[in-house]
Amino acid sequence: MSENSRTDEISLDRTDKAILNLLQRDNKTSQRKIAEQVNLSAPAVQRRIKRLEETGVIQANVAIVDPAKVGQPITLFAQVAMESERTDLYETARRSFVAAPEVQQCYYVTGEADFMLVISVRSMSDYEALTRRLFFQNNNVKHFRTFVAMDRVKVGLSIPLG
Amino acid sequence: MSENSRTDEISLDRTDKAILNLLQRDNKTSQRKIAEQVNLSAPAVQRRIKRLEETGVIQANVAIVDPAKVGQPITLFAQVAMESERTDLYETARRSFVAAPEVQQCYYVTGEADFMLVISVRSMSDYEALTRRLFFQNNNVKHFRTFVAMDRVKVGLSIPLG
DNA sequence: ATTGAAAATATAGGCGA
DNA sequence: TCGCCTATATTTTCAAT
Repeated sequence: MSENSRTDEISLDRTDKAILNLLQRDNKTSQRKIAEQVNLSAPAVQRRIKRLEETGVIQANVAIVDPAKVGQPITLFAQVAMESERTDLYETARRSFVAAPEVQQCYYVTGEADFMLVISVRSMSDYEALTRRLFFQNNNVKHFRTFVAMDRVKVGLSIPLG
Repeated sequence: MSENSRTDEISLDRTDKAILNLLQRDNKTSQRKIAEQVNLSAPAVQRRIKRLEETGVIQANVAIVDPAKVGQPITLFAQVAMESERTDLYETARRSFVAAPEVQQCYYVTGEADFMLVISVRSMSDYEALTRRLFFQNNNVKHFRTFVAMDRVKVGLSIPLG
């Protein structure tokens, strides 16, 4: 396999980490300003960012949308337990979760649950409709438990690098 | 209060939604290319993006870092139940969760738990240390339950806009 | 591997329709 | 509101150290 297989750790020096911390806050920061903050020239910063993107350390550059501002004020968690861990049944469920646009995040977990989902919807009736599609319609779902988020206290995907 | 108070919904037409869907995938897409895709001029696209940022529809522009590539391969959930819902005790806990850099996401939820946390760490022993700081050291934490993510099936903060 | 300058892109703002 | 045009800023490339 190549030298940067999908899961291998990339070594980062102090400067790389400083750059990543800045970009995780605001990736529109100009290379010139980043250069000032990390005591480097702009092209040097540019090369480092390019490397971070090519090696997959930076997975994506995205705009974060406020769900409440676009009419999707309800965030909730669904904890899903499956009947059987058979691979084909697991795959079917997994694919249905990935395909649902309301599902922002889906993790396969150990413990009392098998999947943990983070979901964003316009209304509780939309959520009910979604549970019918994803859970009740799948025989392999043993049970699920819902937690409604009353406050999105802290939301992000930042990885602290020190 | 002003015309764009913090939680009010902003009306978006079809074009705004198309732009947001593009930017949620890749906010480095140039205004020129966006303009082609939505059949508008680049300056028109620019004005719309500016409005979306000023009204807070676009909350932030960030780089997404792959946790495994930077040596933090472990993602987990902590479901936390509190003893008392007293405001001051809630605030203390809430602040400690927000302050912890390992805590990527923190939601205050209804149901059997009070808080749901998404956490990213280097190792299980780092997680153990974190639980001591956040949970065992806080008398108001009744109990907590951990779910280790074996697979980050789908991870993002995108809001589907149709 | 860094610098500094030049070329190519991209963004921001003014103006008339 | 848009599209066009122009000015500014930023990113990218390249020669030289």
